[in-house]
Amino acid sequence: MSQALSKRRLKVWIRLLSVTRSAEAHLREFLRVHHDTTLPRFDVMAALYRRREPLTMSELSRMLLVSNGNATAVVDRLERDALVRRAPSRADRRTVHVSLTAAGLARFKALAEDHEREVHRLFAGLNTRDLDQLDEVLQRTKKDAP
Amino acid sequence: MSQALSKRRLKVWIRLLSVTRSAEAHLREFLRVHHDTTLPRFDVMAALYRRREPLTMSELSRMLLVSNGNATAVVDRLERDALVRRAPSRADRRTVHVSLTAAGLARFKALAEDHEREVHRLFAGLNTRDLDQLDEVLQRTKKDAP
DNA sequence: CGCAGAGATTTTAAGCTTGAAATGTCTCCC
DNA sequence: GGGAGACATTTCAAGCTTAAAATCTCTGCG
Repeated sequence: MSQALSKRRLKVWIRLLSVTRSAEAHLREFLRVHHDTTLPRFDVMAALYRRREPLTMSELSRMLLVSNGNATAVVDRLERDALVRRAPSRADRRTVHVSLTAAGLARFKALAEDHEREVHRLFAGLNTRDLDQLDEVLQRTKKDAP
Repeated sequence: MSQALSKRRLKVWIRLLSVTRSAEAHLREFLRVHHDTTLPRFDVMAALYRRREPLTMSELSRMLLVSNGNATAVVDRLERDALVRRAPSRADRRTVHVSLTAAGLARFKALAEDHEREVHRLFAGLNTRDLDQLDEVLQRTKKDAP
């Protein structure tokens, strides 16, 4: 009985993974073809955009669920392209404040709008009720996975 | 109205991504600590195990939703560790048959059992009804995303 | 004050991942 | 039979990702 439940959970996890990877692959391709950028770069810019305030590297990596070394690498490349800026903190010399440049902001706005439209299209099969259900179930997984 | 729906879909997509990434990170850590292996290696071995028949590189990359170059790299490393074997096809000299070695099979069995148990634990918050709902909704997304 | 331990960031080495180009093979049609 | 185009795989360069080690800074306690 619990053996069956365990198999069932495994199966649903595999499907969850598969759906997510397909959608990610689709969006990655979309960003590459239409905006010549990548998902990680988009994620960093989105995080910076949402706050409107500079973020530290630690905040960034915590928000994006990536390692701090990873955040460093992506921010390095965005900085090289002048889409993002690093500024030392006045209060704490250990930390650095990352923010979008004017160019980065402009670039992101167009990007975000298109991205949202594409997600809208990608999940066109889910109506409001489906979304509520999905959201509710997903939320529940979080409580037990610290 | 459709504007709100678009925002709602975006939000659920972000949550979907977040839940999946958390679970992936957890499982990656689990495999690393308890079995000194990685998720991509596990995925390849799992695909080979399920079929019990040798797979070609193309089949492998299609099943795992990764590029063919990627499959080559992971199989290279598994082969170097003697967990997997490449054999040229007799029928078609372009293709190669990949299969688990005896060592690979033994290794995988222990791995899979533990992995399933961990997934079981990870999604302990979801009962049968939740799983059915989730599965049903996820399945629906696939129909519209070719 | 001075220093121990905690925290923020970067560096490093290894592995993962991609898309595109290169190579070799097959199929099918003339 | 020969050649065009399709197909399977590998190679390549670049970027992503991680865990662990290194560096620098801060905080709090003795």
